[in-house]
Amino acid sequence: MDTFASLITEWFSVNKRPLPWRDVAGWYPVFLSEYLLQQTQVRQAIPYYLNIFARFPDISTLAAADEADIIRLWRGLGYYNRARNLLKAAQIIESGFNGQFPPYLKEALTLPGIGDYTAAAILSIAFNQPYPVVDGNVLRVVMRFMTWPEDIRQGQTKLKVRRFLQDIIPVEKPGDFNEALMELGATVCKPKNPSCIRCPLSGLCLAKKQDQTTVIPFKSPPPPKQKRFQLACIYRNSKGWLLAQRPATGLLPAMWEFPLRELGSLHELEHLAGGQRILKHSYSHIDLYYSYIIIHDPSDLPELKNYQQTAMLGTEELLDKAIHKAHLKIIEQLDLIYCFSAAENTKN
DNA sequence: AATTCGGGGGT
DNA sequence: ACCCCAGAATT
Repeated sequence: MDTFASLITEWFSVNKRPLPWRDVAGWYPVFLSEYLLQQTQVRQAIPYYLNIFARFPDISTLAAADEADIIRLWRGLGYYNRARNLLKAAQIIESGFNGQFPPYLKEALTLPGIGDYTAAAILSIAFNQPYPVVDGNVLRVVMRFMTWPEDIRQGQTKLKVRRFLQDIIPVEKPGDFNEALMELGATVCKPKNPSCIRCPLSGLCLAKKQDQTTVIPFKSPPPPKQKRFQLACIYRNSKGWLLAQRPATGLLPAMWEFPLRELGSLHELEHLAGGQRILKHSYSHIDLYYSYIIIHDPSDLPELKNYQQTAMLGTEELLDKAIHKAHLKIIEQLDLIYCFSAAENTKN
């Protein structure tokens, strides 16, 4: 009979995208991919997955990795604590769980970087256990299907969706059910302009029937973004470029950058930048406006005390460091650009 | 419950 | 510009 579960799993069996971590043996590909996929679209995660999997093809090699190597492979993807937690979890699995992922929800949730979603994803996909996943895609599909008006920013709403799915997730193929729901949300039941014509649920979907797909799911507006203004100070001598490593906690933990001077306003930034172009970089909660100047005396830099360490780096060493995106944009504008584009392999 | 964690892509 | 993304950890 045509139930919610049978409709989407049958749809999935036909429309399943081939992905590098799909239909391969063992839990390790699922484990690795789920860290990469947190708040990250499939298309963006794929090249990172291929690079990391090629370098660390199993849990043992990953557990033995240097953190700096993981971070470098992660460079440009964002949310860098995912990479540190991935390594920590791999070490715990290797040493505390005999190299096997713990096939129980309670134990899985103790691993760093694994929360409700990731635990359910790994246990259902790789271990065939009936835990429903509730990510942004699933939330959207179910809220529309039921025409539920609740705010999806509220934690209660996620709980309500999980309870709904817990009762209908098939015990035979819980992983396919979960993947089907997410894939439907990503490719058909999109946030804007959903392709209801291609949707296996369109006959039963209440938001479709009531023409509510533009207003459901409802999401309350986020808090306004903070604006910040920064000037990067670039110093170069015969030994190389002056770079600094950020603190291990907070924004962009332990990432490298040109020493930064924090400013108070866009006006001040435009004044000090001296005609140099103003760049913009947006984070989840910050809009950053910044530029850079060339300095000739590094003793003018009291802000160096804000960093873990500093180093004079030749061009090759510079490109080997985990430099975050805002300053990669600066490097593109310097005469490093030729060497940089040759070494940068993560974009396309 | 709210805030803090990136960066790319769609509209 | 604004929104979203196979969310987790911290406060």
